Amino acid sequence: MTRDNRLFKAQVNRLLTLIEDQGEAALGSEAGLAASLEASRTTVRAVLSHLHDQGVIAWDGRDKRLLRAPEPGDFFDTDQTRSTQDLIRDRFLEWVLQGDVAPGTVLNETRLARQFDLPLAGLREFLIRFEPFGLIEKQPNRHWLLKGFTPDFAAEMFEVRRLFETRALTRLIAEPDPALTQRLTGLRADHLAVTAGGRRAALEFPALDARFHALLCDGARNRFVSDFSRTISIIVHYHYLWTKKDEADRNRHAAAEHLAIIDAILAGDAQAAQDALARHLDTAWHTLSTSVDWQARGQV
Amino acid sequence: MTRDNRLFKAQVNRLLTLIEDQGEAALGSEAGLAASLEASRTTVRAVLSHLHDQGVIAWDGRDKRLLRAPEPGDFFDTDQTRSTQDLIRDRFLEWVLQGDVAPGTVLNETRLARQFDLPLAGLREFLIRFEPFGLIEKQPNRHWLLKGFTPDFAAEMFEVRRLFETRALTRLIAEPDPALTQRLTGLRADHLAVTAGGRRAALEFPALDARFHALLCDGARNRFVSDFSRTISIIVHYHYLWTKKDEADRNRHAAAEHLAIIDAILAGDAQAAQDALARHLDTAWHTLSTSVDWQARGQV
DNA sequence: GTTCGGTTCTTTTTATATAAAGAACCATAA
DNA sequence: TTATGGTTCTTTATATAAAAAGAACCGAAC
Repeated sequence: MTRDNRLFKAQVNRLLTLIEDQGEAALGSEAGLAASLEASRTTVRAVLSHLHDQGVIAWDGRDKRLLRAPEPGDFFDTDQTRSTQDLIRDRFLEWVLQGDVAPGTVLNETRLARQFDLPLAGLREFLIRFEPFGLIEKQPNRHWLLKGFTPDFAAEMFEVRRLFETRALTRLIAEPDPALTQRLTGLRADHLAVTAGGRRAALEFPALDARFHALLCDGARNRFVSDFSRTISIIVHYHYLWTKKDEADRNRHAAAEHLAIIDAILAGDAQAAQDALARHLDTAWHTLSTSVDWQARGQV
Repeated sequence: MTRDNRLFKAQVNRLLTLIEDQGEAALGSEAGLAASLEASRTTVRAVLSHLHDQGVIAWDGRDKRLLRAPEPGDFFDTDQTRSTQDLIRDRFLEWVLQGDVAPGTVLNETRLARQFDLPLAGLREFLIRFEPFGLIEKQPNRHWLLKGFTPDFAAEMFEVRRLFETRALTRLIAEPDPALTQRLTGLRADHLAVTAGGRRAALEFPALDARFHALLCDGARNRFVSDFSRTISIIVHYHYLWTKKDEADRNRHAAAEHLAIIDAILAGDAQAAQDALARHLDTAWHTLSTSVDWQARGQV
């Protein structure tokens, strides 16, 4: 096979879920299904044909009927339905950020593709897209080089974060946006749940952290700021893999700092919000830099 | 042929130039040539072999002799020696930023590659690398979309520029770097030449402008800031293609503003430098935004 | 006359093959 | 013993082919 049908498999799963939820009502027109599944009619028809062959539905032109309820065996495995780019990003970042790979390592495209068992072309695409993040560098006609998550890199990344988030906060308060305020209210509730909850709740913090900073950056209403926030959230997300020490405590503390910022924003108090943000960024930087120092020592 | 030998051709030209400059002295050991030409020995040997076949040199093992002076016909055409990425960038940006292409246009990879007469794989690489600049967007499984240089895009880009350059200037003055100061002194002299010179000198300003802002951003000593400056300089550079109106006057004025900033930096006067920078960015934004408005009107 | 589905055509994604460029090995000359 | 060059092997860059996914056309059903 020259191209894998991940989208097809993903849509099979989505349609089966729709059927589980709504029964036969899920089987509308082909165009309608294409719209709700967010794929082309061609793919939808392939899905319908597949489910027909599997005996889940009867399909003859406009006539679509449900023959039996979907069974677990009808679904494709999650690994087969995620996009290649997603899979590559996950496997690559996990591989790099776990810290087994020393800075200066030469990356061989073919070998990496084999190692991750993912298409070479997709891997190249990922590497190219990932290069501006600064972790890797392409040597034309030669190879890719892993530059590593050095203390300098972390410091520079964080400096930009501080610049962007400070600016975003200013605008968020000066020119409030109803949609953002609503998102912020929802986020506030989720934060309260984490600070009030026990150890388990505190461990859900990383996702919340990413959402908080993304929202803050969106406040700048600037695509470059939002894009950067996505970059940094990837790095920070994988960074959480390293430092499990005092994790629950640290997360509860950070959640409290987030809440202080959120409350100040909702109250429209610019000064208090900026102060709270500055405090939070100091804490976050401290957490990150101590971990990076440890990381750098481990690698040298 | 499955891969073009641009590097080989480029090195043929480089070696011929070396021979023109230094005569037979240019023909050192293979390893030495590889070092000075910045390519592998394999490529150097291919070059030597080629020049041997062309009768320019005699080559037998360690024995290398110059037979005749290089002639214009020995050189390869410049278009054949530039890297594909360079060529693609130039042709694509020229095509897009000339303004013939309306925002919302669907970009077809194959057609573009044919249109530019450049490899498809290289074009894809360029598009992927160029996407974060915000001008184009990939619709997975579908196509690329040209989003266009809209007023919003320009405004957001400029906001980040202001943020970064202000920050860079602060650091440049607070923690002076001898290397940067030296570059700044050289730049000052070049600016003086432009402001003193006539129309012709003023037209050399774009390159100077790029150098000035790149130096300023380097002052932040932050790879993200420096990278962004490269992005913006590409956009601004091609932007100069549009607005020829009052060009010489405008350039002289901008050069004078640069000089005010440079002098304030060299004097270590942070406040004056920031004020001058703010003024210059206002001017630059005014120039850019009026041109973008014109551009947007022309496209709607 | 609008919606729907059968069909065909186009475009992206991926695998494979091949030439260019790089890297390393090793014998030989200085 | 070291620098140099002949040789071989590896890896990247590109072309080509084929399958998946998208887009469009058009007649039939409502």
